[in-house]
Amino acid sequence: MTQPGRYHHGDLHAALLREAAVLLREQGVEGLSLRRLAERAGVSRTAPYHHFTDKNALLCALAEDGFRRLDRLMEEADFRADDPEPGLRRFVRGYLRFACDDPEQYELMFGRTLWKTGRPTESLTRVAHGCFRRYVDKLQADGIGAHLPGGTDALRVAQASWATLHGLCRLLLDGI
Amino acid sequence: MTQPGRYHHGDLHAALLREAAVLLREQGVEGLSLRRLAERAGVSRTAPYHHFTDKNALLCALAEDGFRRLDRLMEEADFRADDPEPGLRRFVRGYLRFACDDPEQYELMFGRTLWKTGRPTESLTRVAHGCFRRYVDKLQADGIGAHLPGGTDALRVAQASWATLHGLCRLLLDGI
DNA sequence: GTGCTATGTTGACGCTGTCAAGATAACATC
DNA sequence: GATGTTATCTTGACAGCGTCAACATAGCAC
Repeated sequence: MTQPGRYHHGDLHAALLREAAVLLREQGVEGLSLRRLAERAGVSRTAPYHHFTDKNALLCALAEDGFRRLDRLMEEADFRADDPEPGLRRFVRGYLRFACDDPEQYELMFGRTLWKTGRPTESLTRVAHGCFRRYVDKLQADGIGAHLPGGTDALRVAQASWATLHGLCRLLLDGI
Repeated sequence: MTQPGRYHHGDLHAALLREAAVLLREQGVEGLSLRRLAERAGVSRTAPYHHFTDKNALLCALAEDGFRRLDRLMEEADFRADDPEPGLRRFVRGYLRFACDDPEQYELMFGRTLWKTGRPTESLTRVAHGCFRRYVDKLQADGIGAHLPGGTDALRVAQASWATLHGLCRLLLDGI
């Protein structure tokens, strides 16, 4: 891809994302600078701006990748109506593994940086919401409701359970 | 305090913390720079370094204040053995109010910035751990255990309940 | 008064994100 | 193949940041 003499990189977009993921994992958001990224890709400081409008945009893309992976994890989970517990167990374990495997990405996905301070890309919000929706649907379709007190809304169950899981992850990851 | 003609500020330490709290609330950690802080206090860029070794140290002090306030909130809570529910309700509501009142401070207190990327001050860790310990003690002393299945450890209850509360806050505050 | 210490100052360095203007390659069209 | 358009990459520049070093001033103890 990156032949040394070439003026055009070949696939800088992908290379940037790849390198960014590595840098994010190793050093966190703080250590992730566009300049360093460009340098690692063997390209000048401002080249990334032809592929991402902004640093914020790049971070959004990174988070988006994370949500896609999480979505795949969601897809694999199945909470069977007859006996949801093993499926749930697997899912929770998978979620925790996902979060602990790359804490910095998890932080990026759910942290304040993107959702409040920066502005999330439309694409990112779409993927993230889709991910949550899939979770809710999953719970509903697989008939979790049958195992809970009558009238319990699937949405509520999803919110509460995700919040718990999320809180656990945060406390764990942030080391408190 | 800050007379215009004076070479010495008078109480820069406190002034910095005060101004920092304002800036944090309004703009988040991203918008909080030592230089701007100094400027607002009517003092040169490097003056703050005589009161805080580091930007990290200042942030730690800020978070510490937060934990002290939270600790006071903890102190006021009482989960009476005979009927813990209203006390718990009040506490949860208080906690949520605390978090929502100043999301950026909450983020700082529990976020990754200080506990992982940066290094927490010894003083900060002491206060934070004290805060959590008080919560555990409170639960135990007020005999929450009596209302739960036998053999349930107060520590576990504290961990789980705090995680849930925390997760809820994060999802709420980060707007997901 | 003398000297020590706390506090505040200017200057400088390297890092950052980002814009503007110009250079080069790729590709489509004639 | 020549031409023009577009995508990509370049250098130069700017303001902002955290932080260090060196120096200036004030306050306080003796």
